[in-house]
Amino acid sequence: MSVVAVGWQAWGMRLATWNVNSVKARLPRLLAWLDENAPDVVCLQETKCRADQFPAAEVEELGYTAAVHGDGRWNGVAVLSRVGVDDVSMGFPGEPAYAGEPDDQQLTLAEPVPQVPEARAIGVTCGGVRVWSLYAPNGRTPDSAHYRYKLEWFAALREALAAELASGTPLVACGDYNVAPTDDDVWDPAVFVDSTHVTPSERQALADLRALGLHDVVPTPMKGPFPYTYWDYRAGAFHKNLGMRIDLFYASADVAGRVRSAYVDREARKGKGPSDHAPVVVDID
DNA sequence: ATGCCATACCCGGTATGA
Repeated sequence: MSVVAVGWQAWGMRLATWNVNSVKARLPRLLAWLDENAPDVVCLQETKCRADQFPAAEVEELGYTAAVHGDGRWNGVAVLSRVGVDDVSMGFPGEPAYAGEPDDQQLTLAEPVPQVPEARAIGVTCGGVRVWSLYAPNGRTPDSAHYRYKLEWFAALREALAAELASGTPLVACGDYNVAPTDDDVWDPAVFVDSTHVTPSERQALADLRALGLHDVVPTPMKGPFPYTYWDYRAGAFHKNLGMRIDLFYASADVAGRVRSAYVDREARKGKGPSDHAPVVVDID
């Protein structure tokens, strides 16, 4: 029996997105999570390794083919799939490269200026669904060159996804967007005054993506009223549920209309050696 | 309880994160 050939429309799919904060440091937990949750497709962010350092053989033993985009110690994205890996795109057309500017106080000589886009996006067709794993720039501070780069990156992403959606293919664009869509998506809006992740321009960038016909598949929180996906390692933030919803699952209308369930797997944030993000799991009929 | 920074790079200190 081949699930690969039949695809999602007949069998349904379990998809997930997870910022693992280093795939090498997280490998034991990642493998255990794959084994326990049996997703068909997993989007990973912050893999923090070159493609040749990615533990492809280890995930292969669990039945997954890895499509990997990595350039070193920062960033890095991947898609794991057991329902096919086709048409892999490393980055997207028009994706900007970050370059610090002379007036950027945070640019130092120790920080090389990359001439090529960072490893923040990979697109893969899995069982008939176009899947993007995304890691948006942080932005650092609203007055920095990095913030302007963040907004440029979102604008270019919008154009690239618009072109793909025009073909009519089922599409999901999920990952760490580094933007909290509403004030309900941060534990205390007062803490984020004059900070990135909540500014009107960042939220408008998300609205511009939704205007393409992408739907925000909001997961069910497994505890508490808010579906946070990230909690800082420091100060017992997870224990006190001081979190943010910044890992988003955007889906075209045909996919969003077939969502059976979506939830934050906060179990994966517990215990020894977790990522600071929890996976978002989405089941599609 | 879920528990109070972590990661890579390079080997003690820095850059980054949200």
